[in-house]
Amino acid sequence: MEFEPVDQFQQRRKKLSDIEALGYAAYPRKFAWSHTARQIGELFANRTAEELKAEPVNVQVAGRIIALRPHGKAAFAHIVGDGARLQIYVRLDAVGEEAYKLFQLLDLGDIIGVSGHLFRTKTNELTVWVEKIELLSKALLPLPEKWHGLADREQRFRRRYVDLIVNERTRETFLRRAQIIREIRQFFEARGYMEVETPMMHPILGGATARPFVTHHNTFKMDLYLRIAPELYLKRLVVGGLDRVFEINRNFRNEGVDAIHEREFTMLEFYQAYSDYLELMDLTEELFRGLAEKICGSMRFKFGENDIDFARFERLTMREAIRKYWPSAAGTVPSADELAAAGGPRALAERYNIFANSNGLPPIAKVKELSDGEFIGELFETVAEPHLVQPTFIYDFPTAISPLSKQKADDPSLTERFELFIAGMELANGFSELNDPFEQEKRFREQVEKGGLELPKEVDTDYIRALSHGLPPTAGEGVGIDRLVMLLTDSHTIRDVVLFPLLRAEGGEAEEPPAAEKSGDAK
RNA sequence: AGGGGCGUAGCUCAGUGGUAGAGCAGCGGCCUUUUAAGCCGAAGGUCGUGGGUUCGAUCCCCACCGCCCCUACCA
Repeated sequence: MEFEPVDQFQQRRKKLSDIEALGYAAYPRKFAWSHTARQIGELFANRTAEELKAEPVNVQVAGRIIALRPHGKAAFAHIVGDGARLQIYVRLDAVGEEAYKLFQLLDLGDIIGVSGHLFRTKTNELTVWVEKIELLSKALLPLPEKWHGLADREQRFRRRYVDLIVNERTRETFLRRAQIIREIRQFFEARGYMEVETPMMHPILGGATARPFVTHHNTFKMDLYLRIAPELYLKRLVVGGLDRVFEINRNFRNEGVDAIHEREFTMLEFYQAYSDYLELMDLTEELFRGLAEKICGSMRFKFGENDIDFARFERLTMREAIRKYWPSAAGTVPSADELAAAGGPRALAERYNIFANSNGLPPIAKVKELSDGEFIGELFETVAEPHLVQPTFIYDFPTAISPLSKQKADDPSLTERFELFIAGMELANGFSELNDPFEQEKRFREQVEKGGLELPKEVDTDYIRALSHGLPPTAGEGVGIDRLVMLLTDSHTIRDVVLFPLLRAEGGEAEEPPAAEKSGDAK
């Protein structure tokens, strides 16, 4: 098989056979290296030219050629290993005629191994004086342009391997992603949490409100959903006495795609027995501050135009947030009583819609028939959410949109639930878990009755059975890892923090699914 | 899904109703401390795909494919 550009592909293949004709293996099996390119740069950064002369340092190092400056009978090149550039200097009189012939058959992109000693050039750059050189793997395809790299977003996603070779920023982003996940594991393990893995294929939809992907098991002749949330399984584990559990894994939601939604996304979920949502907010602040310090080196960091500051996490009830961000042009700020009164939220939504219509803004809930609690949620999303740039916990969510959360002791229309917003994105969602099996069954039945593509079609009776064995008072939370990585790497689309984001098949065509309603406290 | 934008050499990009250009990469030559190496020379294109208008389309029009942005939906 050959790939574009075919002329260069063929030229390089010819060079590879010429190299074999010189007696070198085309694809040798290993290379005994003494240092990575990065290690050389770090270990000998302060070694002077004189010191290197007086006390020679021999190295064996491998890497990909990313720059080549031949000068006839000598040449400079840069190789990259472990993400670091290292200059090498190859001279005919140092490597001998055979090896120099090999060198002249090398191209940008080839992976080579060299051995020699370190020296400093006229410009004082730490450089390997090559004594031996070998080809480790031939690049049959050329790299993108050395100055601009690979800029086309589509190509960067489809051919992430090339993006990673030529765009340092890409490499850095995914290194940070790995570091973030590592830190999260340490954070929870240090606090006595156990990491678990629960099913990705679910016979019954649950734990969130979203349209699922459906798959099929042949032997059991059984349709299965790719999970939309691990929540119900994790709480079963707390019933089973695993008092502190966490899972970092993928969820799948069959919905649209935009800058902050990827169809297959990574979520941290954690649960702790004998705790409530207030403790979770404190714990979340601790987690996020620690991550910012470790990843960005500071509790303040840049996200686009904004300076995000983790020094303070604001806390507002959902009703307070609506009042705080109510647009002055939409009439007097609603009172706490208005927001709490039966029919109040609907009246406010109508009032807002008059304002929205006369200002060309999208109205709230044009066609949907909503409850007061749902109207509160809509009002919040419309009026307040876009303003939440600095970290803000919004808490005390309406029960109507929180089917898995425990009600407040003094007001059953509200639940002990919060979401954390930063840079206009929802980053986390946590609550005191509903552990009353009768109340839970009632809410499940209401969901099933309500119907809709995003809601469960049947009650998860085994989950109710699990609750009937006794779930301790428990607090649980989900954190969107992709969005967290976006935040801490100053990335503005989720596809920049997912190695292989979902793209349409080249030349393919998709069919159209129907639309759906929403509601729920999906973590 | 709706609205807007984009698609030209391997890469980054110019460009025009008379079938196309630069830089880098590649090819040939010169060059033993360069670093976006340099100098000389030659080459490289179904201008996303398919229709239409036109004497003639890469350019204008329509459809389709893909990507990006905005809006609507899950986090």
